Amino acid sequence: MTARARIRNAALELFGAEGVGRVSLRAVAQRAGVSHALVLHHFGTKEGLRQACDDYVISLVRDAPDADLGDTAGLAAMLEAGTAVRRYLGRAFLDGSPQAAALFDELVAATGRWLEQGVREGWVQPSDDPPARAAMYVTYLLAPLAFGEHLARSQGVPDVHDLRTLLRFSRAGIEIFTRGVFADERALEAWDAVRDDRGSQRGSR
Amino acid sequence: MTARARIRNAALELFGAEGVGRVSLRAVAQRAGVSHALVLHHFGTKEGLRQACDDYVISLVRDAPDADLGDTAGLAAMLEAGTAVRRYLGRAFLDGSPQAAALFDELVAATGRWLEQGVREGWVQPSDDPPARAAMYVTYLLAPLAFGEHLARSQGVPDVHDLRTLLRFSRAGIEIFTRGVFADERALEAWDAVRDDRGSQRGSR
DNA sequence: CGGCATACTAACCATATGGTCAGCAGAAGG
DNA sequence: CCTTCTGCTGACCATATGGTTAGTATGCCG
Repeated sequence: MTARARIRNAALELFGAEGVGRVSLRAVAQRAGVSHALVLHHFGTKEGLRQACDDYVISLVRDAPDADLGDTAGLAAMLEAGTAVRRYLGRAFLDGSPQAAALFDELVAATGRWLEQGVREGWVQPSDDPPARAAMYVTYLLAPLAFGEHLARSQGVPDVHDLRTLLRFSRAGIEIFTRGVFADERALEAWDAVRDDRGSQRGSR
Repeated sequence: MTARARIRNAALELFGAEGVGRVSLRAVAQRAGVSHALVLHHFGTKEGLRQACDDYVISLVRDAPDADLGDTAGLAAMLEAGTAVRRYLGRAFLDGSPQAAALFDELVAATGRWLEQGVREGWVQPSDDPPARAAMYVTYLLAPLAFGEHLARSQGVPDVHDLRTLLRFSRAGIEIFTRGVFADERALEAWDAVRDDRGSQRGSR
């Protein structure tokens, strides 16, 4: 592997694990087995390195192979990526990097089309607010990026990356999306009551 | 407001917005209008300040008033909190601070009980894997903490904190939890097929 | 009043950091 | 063989950072 790529990967891991601010160029260099000057030589500046990481990670998702699952293949790729990439992605979304924002918007658009098609073909429930639903749906699918660690730990599973755990949680998610959580409409009705009540505080849950 | 509290709040805002690593004690001190030495005087060390922020923010959620909505009132409090607190919480979960982990586990436990009760009383769908579902449900509810910014922007809403936006998305979420997304069981069946197929890769979506 | 703790600051220190620079090894090509 | 270009390094620099210390103002209790 080229030194440049080694540096990028090292940065990816460290940035994902600790956050960009807490990782020094020297630490990256050491992990990559090069001098810290070489990092600058290749990426110009720390921000440049960060950008390169963003670009790389996001290209992984965007150029995901096999679109046979519809336009949401990128989402699948995202959730299958390695721990480092997942954590990095979570941070990228939280930090609001422009690339991450663009990716999110793309995902929402693609998912919106996909859901729309599903509605037409009858295998997706219609929605009272399709754009908002598409965005929420994407957010839900992305949520494990940010909370994966807690998900695993809360079930007493040591390794976040254990395949069985991943499968188990994805199954639970699909169950929610297929059968819903609530058995009647009372939550929706309660929400509408809140809204009609001059949209005071609590509209959540 | 006491200087100590001012410092804590300043730290909360800056840490939430930029990440702990990227914020210097001097920046915190300046925002609080004190010398940087006072920050150390009160909190001992930067890590101490971070801890104090964690404790404070999490106490906000844990000691949420009105448990009239059941044990999940803390979740509501979380989602209603100010931008700074929300962002800080998102980062706290991503960074895996012990406090955040404990809070997550509490939320999962409380939600699990709440769902269980709902199942008994008939207003919550039964699940094939209640613990996993509870964890996933909590994760979904928490997701806007990490992705709120993108949610808003993807809908062209400038201000993340606009009440109408918040209500709109929460409504979309409730809709998903009430009616589901999929109209038939094919997604679940597809998942089971993947699992039986020796649980190869893709079990998501 | 005197003594004492508490809140606070200015000045200082060692260190680590991002970034620069001059130069070296070695392959490419004439 | 000589040149040149690229990947790469060690040494260096200015700065900012977390942390310490000595000292000041202030309010409280006897």
